[in-house]
Amino acid sequence: MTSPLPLLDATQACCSTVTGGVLEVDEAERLARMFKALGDPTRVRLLSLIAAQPEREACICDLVEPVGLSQPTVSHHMKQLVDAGIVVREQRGKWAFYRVVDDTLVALSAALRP
Amino acid sequence: MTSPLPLLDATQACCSTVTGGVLEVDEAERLARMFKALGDPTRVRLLSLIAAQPEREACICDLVEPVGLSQPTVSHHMKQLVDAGIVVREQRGKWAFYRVVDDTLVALSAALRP
DNA sequence: TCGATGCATCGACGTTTGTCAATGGAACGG
DNA sequence: CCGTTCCATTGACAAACGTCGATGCATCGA
Repeated sequence: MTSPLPLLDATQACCSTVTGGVLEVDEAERLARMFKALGDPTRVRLLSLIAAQPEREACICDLVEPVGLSQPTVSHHMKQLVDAGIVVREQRGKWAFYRVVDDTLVALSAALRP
Repeated sequence: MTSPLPLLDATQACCSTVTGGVLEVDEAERLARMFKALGDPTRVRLLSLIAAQPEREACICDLVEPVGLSQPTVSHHMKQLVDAGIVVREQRGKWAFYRVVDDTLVALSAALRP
């Protein structure tokens, strides 16, 4: 079995903001898990690399050389991003393609707006 | 000596977005450091508690009981938030008051917008 | 001047994280 | 069917993190 459920789906990713009243513990945990996924420079860089790709998607092989880390490490980071719902993975033949989930970024962006 | 320089100031916190082209390593590190500060449920909760306070500011003594952790731990988390530029600290007599830096949240919010 | 109060720092601890080399497993090409 | 390619998983390890109790340092009130 792989990743658990995404932490965020379009049906509920709309409401609570960080500064808009005291957050419930559950909601704080949900937000923190996504921010934590963005809390590593390599992962931020990976996101920008994917988004900059011609079709806005990338396989691991596109990412290993630009970030300068080993292939297992890149795989590991991508899994973190998938688990946080920031990226989706699609297997196509030998390749695993990753794509940024814009809705998640929009929701996170909204949660930060004062 | 206390906290190093804030990671973000109004003069430069304007440009790069996560999905708007490949980020330089430095820029990725800067963003990641701020996201990491938001990557803990206690800190997210602390932020929302401060923002929900009457004057939108709080001292440690206002925060310890709501989050249910020890005073040193709360102090530790607040230092993380200060170092990330997400919160500012002001000493007034015996008390240390913390206030959310809206500009930082706005900048982070903008960095996430696709 | 002295006790009390609010907070930061220190030292310690168990856990989590980022990284790698080695290995395993699936899909393609000959 | 076999070698190759792409990727995930495993195991290991050092570093960073979250937490606490104990302690130190100001500041205030009596």
